Amino acid sequence: MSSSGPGKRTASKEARRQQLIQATIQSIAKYGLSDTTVATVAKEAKLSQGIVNLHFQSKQGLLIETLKSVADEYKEAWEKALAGAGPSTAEKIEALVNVDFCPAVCDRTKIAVWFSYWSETKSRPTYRKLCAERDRGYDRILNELVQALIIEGKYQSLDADFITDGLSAMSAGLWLDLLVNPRGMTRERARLSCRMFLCQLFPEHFKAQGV
Amino acid sequence: MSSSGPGKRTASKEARRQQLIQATIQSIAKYGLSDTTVATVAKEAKLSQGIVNLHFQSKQGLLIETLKSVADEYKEAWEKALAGAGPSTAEKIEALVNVDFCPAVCDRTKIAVWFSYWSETKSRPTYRKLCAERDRGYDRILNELVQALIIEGKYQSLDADFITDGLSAMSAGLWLDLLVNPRGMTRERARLSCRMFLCQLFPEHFKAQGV
DNA sequence: GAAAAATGAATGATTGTTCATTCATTGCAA
DNA sequence: TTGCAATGAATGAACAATCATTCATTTTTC
Repeated sequence: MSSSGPGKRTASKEARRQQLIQATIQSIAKYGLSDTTVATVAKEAKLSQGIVNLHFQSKQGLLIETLKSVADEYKEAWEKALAGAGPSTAEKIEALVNVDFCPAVCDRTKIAVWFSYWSETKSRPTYRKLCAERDRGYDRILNELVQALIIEGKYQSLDADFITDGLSAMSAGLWLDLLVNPRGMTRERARLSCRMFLCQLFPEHFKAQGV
Repeated sequence: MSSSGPGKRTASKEARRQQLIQATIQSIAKYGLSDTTVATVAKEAKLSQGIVNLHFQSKQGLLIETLKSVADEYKEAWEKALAGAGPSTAEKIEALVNVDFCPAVCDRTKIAVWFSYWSETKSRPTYRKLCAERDRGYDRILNELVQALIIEGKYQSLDADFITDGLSAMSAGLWLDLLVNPRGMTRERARLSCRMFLCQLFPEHFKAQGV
């Protein structure tokens, strides 16, 4: 057996990096980004202090890789969902929206990470760039699908841009609700709020209480 | 002339506190919450280091008072807007939604502050409490108004809770867009996204492109 | 045994807090 | 009004604590 497995003393380089990134996510969720130190990360990973600088050059490097990791995971999730969705435009839109509320993506720990980085985009252009990349592809595809559905369904009075902005904003806002007020909001309630929006917009293509 | 004015060496206690809170808001917007130190706040306020501990017992005390200040300002804004709104239920709803996109409230500096604190609610119960109080009143009133409009307008198929959740989530999400992607989103576009939502929900009460 | 990985104590820089001192203002006395 | 304490706001250097980073040493793998 080669060098791998988290139990082993010496894991592969990539496995250690992943372990540290996961520990960083946990630390940010537990203590907040302000109070996340290399010590809290190392403790979370049950490793020594120096290891952060060994695998990433600096703490900042680790933080950036952590954001990349969460963003990549999100991108993979919606690309996969889109590929697995039914052939109709409406089904694709629904699949895309549902990803935001599936357990793998819509996890309070990860949401805490998203908002931590979003809150610092104004002062850290690197974060802004990485976060913007996340939305670029998603928003473009969602916009195209909405536009297509407007034409297909002859919903002439609708504006695709406003709908796209409103829909992805609603997703983000519901995430915030799940983060700040977890007792008052659930993934399923959040998903249904978005669905209701779609029902109102496209009554011919989205029926209440559908899957 | 008594003791006041920010230029004076000795300002009133309350004026100094307010000056430091404003400096904190600026610092959070400029450097992020992680990189906001008592030094950056003092520099922003053009005062000495020690003054933070003089007027607030600690840095943490200043941060809490800053959140309170922004939250109070927000509350006053929507209470005032509601009081000044027309008598109809629809007008009140619109007034409430418009507050979120008026220049005084929907300012990128203040939005950065909101998201900084939101991102740490999971680790700091005090922030969570203060942020929850912000929403308590607003959401309750919005929910009551939506419920009333559903009855008034005989929109029997609509669910007031989902609509309230979705609408305030959309506002928060559009704020995020304004923060992360200021070139791609404007206050006016954001406001119109929310309005379009209302037009779809309550076509008899909200017409496209209304004030 | 050599190379690589991991450790954890040491280091230096940063940051929050304290405190002796400075300075502007106010009230009082002449 | 003028001069003089008394008050307390503000300062900024000093201090103590925290934190990111380094590195000599140990441990593991091949």
